[in-house]
Amino acid sequence: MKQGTRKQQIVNVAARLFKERGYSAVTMRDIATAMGIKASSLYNHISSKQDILTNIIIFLAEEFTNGMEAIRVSNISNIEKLNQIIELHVNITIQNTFEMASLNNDWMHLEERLEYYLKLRDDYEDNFREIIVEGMSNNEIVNGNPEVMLFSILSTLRSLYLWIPKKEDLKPEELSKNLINVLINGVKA
Amino acid sequence: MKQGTRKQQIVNVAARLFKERGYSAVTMRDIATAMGIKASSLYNHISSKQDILTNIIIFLAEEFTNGMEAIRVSNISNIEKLNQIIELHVNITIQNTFEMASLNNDWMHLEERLEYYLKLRDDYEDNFREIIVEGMSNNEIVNGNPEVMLFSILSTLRSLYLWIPKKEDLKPEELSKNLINVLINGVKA
DNA sequence: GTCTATAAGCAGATAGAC
DNA sequence: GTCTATCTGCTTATAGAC
Repeated sequence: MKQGTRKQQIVNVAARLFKERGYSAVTMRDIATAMGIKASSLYNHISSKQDILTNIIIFLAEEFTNGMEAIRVSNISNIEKLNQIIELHVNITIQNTFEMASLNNDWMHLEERLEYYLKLRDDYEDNFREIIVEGMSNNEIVNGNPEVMLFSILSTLRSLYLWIPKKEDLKPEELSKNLINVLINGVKA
Repeated sequence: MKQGTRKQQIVNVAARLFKERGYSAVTMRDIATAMGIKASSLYNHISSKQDILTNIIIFLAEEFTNGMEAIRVSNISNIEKLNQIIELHVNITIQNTFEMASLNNDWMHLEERLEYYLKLRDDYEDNFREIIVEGMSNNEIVNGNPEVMLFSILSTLRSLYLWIPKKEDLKPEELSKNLINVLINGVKA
């Protein structure tokens, strides 16, 4: 699905516009104009505007699900699992900066696939929470409120798409390392 | 402006709908129906849909600006300033959960007031960054990348509106305390 | 693969009655 | 303060020609 097909070109262009203005504010004419064609021509490659959104969001949600599953079953410490989750978000976000905006802000406009998306998201958060709770009982992670930790780390990772385009000088490995430092170790001297 | 006037009622109802579906996907008819009146009746109290959005966003942006200014000029350590910024976000978000969604996701739909909003936001981030940099040179804050610290803390604080409604059992003071723990001290044991 | 033409409905907003 | 009626333009999507 991640080919250079005409459909994928349309999805890529749409994702860029969706990031700038949101799904609802972008029209089929906007997408067509950005591609240099007429709106009606889009329908030779996609079946509806909804079809575009579904492609963007479900692809990404499954990427995260697959990445989390690999981390979950691996035989490493829970702190190391947190590090790998951070790397997972950095890598996916760098490869899909525009698409991440739709995943974060336009998922509620999904129709047929809304429930499926919500299930993937819930499962992802459950797996994430489990790592934190296990790390806490292992004394790898400091005692505290696991919900606040989960929310705090995940909020930062989900917002990366807003920030990565502005810091193109920072290499992925460097960014992951810095994020791990801040999110895992805090900022206090 | 925060009175129980008809205009304020409209803005409040609109903010709730904007949080659920975003500014562009909510119609004047939606807002009117939620108030039990007809769309044309709204125009006796507001001049346009844009007028509603501007009211929501500029009010909040100025709340944050005023809060930051009070913290900036106060004679306390930089770590203590960070703590107070966290409390500022918790308090404003609890009082304006719906409105925070528009501030985060619909600011790009501002028209006349877009530049003004962007200036307030930039100044806010500059003040925040300055506290981190000063804290670092004072050895209150660990040496590291100040941009990553700023982005990481701010992302969490800006996402609070998504999370606070689900955790109504958690008191504001308790939430601030937990957030300070995680954001300032990290999660590692 | 793209076009023109067009359908059918919905958007924000105004005029004027009550 | 709310209503009905209405305007103008834009929305997603389809049919059929090239």
